[in-house]
Amino acid sequence: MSGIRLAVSTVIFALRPHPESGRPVLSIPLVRRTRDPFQGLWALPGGWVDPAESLTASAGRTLVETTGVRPSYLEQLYTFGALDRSPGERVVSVVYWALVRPDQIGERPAPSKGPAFDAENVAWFVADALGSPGTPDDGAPRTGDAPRLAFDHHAIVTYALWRLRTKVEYSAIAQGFLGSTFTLSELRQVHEAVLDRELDPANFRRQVEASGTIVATGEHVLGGRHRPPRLYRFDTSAPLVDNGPLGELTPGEMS
Amino acid sequence: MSGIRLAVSTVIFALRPHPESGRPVLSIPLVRRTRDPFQGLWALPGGWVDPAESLTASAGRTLVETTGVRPSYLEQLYTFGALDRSPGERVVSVVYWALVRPDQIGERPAPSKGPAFDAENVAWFVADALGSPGTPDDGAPRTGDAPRLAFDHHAIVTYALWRLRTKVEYSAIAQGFLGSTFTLSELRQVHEAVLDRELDPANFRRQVEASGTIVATGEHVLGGRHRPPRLYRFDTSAPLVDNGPLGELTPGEMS
DNA sequence: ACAATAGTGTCTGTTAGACAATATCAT
DNA sequence: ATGATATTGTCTAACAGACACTATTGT
Repeated sequence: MSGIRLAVSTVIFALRPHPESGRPVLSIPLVRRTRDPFQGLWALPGGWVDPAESLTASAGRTLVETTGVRPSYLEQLYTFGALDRSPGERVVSVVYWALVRPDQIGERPAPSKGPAFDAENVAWFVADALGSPGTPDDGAPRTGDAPRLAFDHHAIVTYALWRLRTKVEYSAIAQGFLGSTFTLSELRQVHEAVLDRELDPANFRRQVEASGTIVATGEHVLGGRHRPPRLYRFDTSAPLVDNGPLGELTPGEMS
Repeated sequence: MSGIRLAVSTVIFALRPHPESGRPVLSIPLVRRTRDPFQGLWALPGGWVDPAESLTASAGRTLVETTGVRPSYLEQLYTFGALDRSPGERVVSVVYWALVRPDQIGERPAPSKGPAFDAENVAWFVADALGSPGTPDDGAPRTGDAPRLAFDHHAIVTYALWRLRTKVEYSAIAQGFLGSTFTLSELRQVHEAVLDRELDPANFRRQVEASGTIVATGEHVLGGRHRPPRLYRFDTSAPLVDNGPLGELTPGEMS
């Protein structure tokens, strides 16, 4: 009809142990393409938009189908529609970005339950290594793998990373990486991993407390060989993120 | 093919004299629909995406064709794809927002030159009056007209307004409303009109000067019955707006 | 006691905002 | 001189960042 195919893709972020240092690092799951164009290369999870589905629902569905993860946050990123982004056909991609907690990553689920995704063709990569096209001979040391990506997905990952890092500094988006309760140390480590720099514990505490987004539960975490930290939870009456008049944008999987 | 039609629409902002007070106010041109759905209602300028055109080019083209204005700035806003936004068919709209200077508004051009748009069916409205669905009997005073809009265009205008107001506070986006040179008073009046509140001239000056986005030309404006103000221009070496890795997004009409 | 992390206090430099004071034009 | 706007100066409160200090646990 229109000569244009409409697709959705999602940049999924999780904090996972770095393959070398072991410290938490922003990571992205990619899917290996099993057909042309770009057969064999790694690409963002996605698929075609079902005419009977909203864009957000399409993103949430394709994301689960291909990678098995259940996001705790899903937001539209940008729509890419350059003429030459897919060889031979005109594809416009509405791209989303998502956050997942470690417990929402379906690690090779039992074949019996859940949607069967091809675990062989899904792999996690260090986000910062994907930001620019793979130039294996540029002399710079590569931590983690930095494959060449299909389509314009390098640029998309770079933009999603920028958006996440910008947003973590002025919103409570970090809770997309955390469970229902957490210590300030855990919250700070999330920020440190996202921003890739260390933060002063004292100043971080004051900032977060002044923001009013968290509430002390009154409980403490015992067992550490140090003073027991307080437990906090996010203030559910405050909005997670200020997306303006669009409000919260959840795939129905928020928890 | 896909069962989905892909459209572009644009929220165009200009500063025009308020119909009552005469002071500059954020205004938006709308186009009266000449066919169903929503025949007779006012709607954002737009059209179908040409498979041979990029999204930005489609937005720029349809915008000129329907309203006759030439934007000085054009940026993607959001993509709207709810199932029920167009009765009877599935339409996904990639929405842009644009800024135009007064001299870029083609006021009923001579029939001989320029693309012939239907001037009878284009009208300018006060932006803030369009933000919420028209409720003519809610008792609140309405300045300017506040028509009921087609589709979900009320929500789109509200979101575009939020984006513009957010962005004017941390970027040099205001130059989209100004010519190549300007006084600090003119620049401040642009900010005041966009934000709809008065700003302290002294503090405004310091903020703008500290931002490094403007440069004094060395010239002054004579003729006023007061101290002659300096002329400034924007520093073209500095980026207009920080759109992250996406960079500048111009329709080719920037000047 | 000691190591380790949690949490508090204090200082400094920067910035936003209110507002006073001075400068320079046209009339 | 007067009115009008431009431009500079000053003061205060709020805030971010650096860093010293105290608190509380397990060993």
